[in-house]
Amino acid sequence: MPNIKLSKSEENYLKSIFNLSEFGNKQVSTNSISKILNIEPASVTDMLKKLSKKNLVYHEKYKGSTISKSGIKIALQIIRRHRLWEVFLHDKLKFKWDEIHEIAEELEHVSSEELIDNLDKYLKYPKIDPHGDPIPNKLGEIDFVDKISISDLNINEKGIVSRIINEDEEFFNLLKKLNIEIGTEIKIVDKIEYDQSVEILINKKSVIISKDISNNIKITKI
Amino acid sequence: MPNIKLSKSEENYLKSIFNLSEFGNKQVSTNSISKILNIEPASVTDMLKKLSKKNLVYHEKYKGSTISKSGIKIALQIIRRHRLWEVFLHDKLKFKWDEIHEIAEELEHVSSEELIDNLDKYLKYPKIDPHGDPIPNKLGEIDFVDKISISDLNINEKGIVSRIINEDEEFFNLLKKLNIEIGTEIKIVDKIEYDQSVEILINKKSVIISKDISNNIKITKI
DNA sequence: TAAAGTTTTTAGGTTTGCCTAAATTATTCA
DNA sequence: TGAATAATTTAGGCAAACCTAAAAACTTTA
Ligand SMILES: [Mn+2]
Ligand SMILES: [Mn+2]
Ligand SMILES: [Mn+2]
Ligand SMILES: [Mn+2]
Repeated sequence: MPNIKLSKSEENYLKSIFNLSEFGNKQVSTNSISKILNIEPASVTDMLKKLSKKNLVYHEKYKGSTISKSGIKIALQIIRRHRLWEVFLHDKLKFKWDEIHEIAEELEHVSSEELIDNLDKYLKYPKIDPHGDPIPNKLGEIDFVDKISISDLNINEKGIVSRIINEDEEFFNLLKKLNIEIGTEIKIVDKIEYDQSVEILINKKSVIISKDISNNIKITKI
Repeated sequence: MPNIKLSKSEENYLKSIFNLSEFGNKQVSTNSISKILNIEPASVTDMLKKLSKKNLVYHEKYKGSTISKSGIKIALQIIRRHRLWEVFLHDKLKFKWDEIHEIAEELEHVSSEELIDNLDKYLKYPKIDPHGDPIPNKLGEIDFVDKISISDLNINEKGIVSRIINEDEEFFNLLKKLNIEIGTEIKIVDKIEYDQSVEILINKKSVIISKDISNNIKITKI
């Protein structure tokens, strides 16, 4: 199977399907892809057929889609490119950690293997990107450290923010407002049963964050 | 006039039209654009109409096209991006000078002004790219040093290769075969009246190069 | 200066990637 | 379990950026 050049669209679909599939293990619904990519479900169906014909996903009508082995391989390549560019933008070009995702979203589609390998070498083979996400190596192997979320800590326990899952702009804005970034120390003050929101202490200020928010912030326990 | 985002195609057309126009001074024929971009003349006409409607070129039916002030401004921006990326690829990622053009052709279309300005700063505001071409600054100003060509030297005069105009792969291959690169010292042995080809000495070996080849190699007299 | 040749445009298609509206299938829940 | 609701697909369209073939306009040349 010679490496057929994929379009930017196809690459974005594959990456999203992979991300939704939890490392290729889960079936992915048409609607979930639609929501993530902001593309109407009807169009997603079109593309699923196309990717299906290329054996990058398996698509069962009205059921859902699974990403294939070769689909995963390609998705990991794109993720590798994205995260390496993020490291470059952050470490070398001195962009803030919340400004890099959008630009990397474009750079990731420049597909020269040599380019990425030289970039990797130049950056000294980084293992994680500025959001704490692991970077796949040339072979697609990835350090799969499943960090715990804020909500996994108990009251009075402390942690260091080590990974931000959601990279949408609104989420970044929220984190900024909360004074949360990679490296920030937090302490659990209270866990609210009712809706599983959590009261946490950041720089001596206490705030309550929803379950959804806390799930998107991974930490290292200290 | 707010900066409207142009497509990759539109950007490539503008850059080519600008390059053919000799800094916006000459009218450009539909056929010449067609040849450079490898796109059929009929399609070129389509795009010329489109760019015309956006006031980036003036298109006179059956006559030719002229690039507008704002067209030039955009073209210079794209050229700036292209050449800065070439510097990055060559100086930082250690690509050979004949491997960078193609990759820069992709990178130049990632349009974030901040990205380019930060890259410029990171590279310490380089004035020329690895082929000896001047790099426009943020404002589109460009050091316009019109170097002399090999054919401008007289017999027995010497020069240092300082700029390669043609960046096609075949031309690079030819230069490699001739052992010519930026910095190579050459000496004129003879100038052939018949077809204006030139006999030159490179590393003690003498070769005859055609007028077309010598025109594409700019030098600094020594 | 008119015929021949060249350049450019027009007309009519195609592919990609998207959309809306309507039809179909699956799921929920009363 | 059957009716309402939700998810998904099909059908039909559209814009961008190409193409080929044919027509029209310019240029050369005899
Ligand atoms: Mn990112
Ligand atoms: Mn992307
Ligand atoms: Mn170049
Ligand atoms: Mn280009």
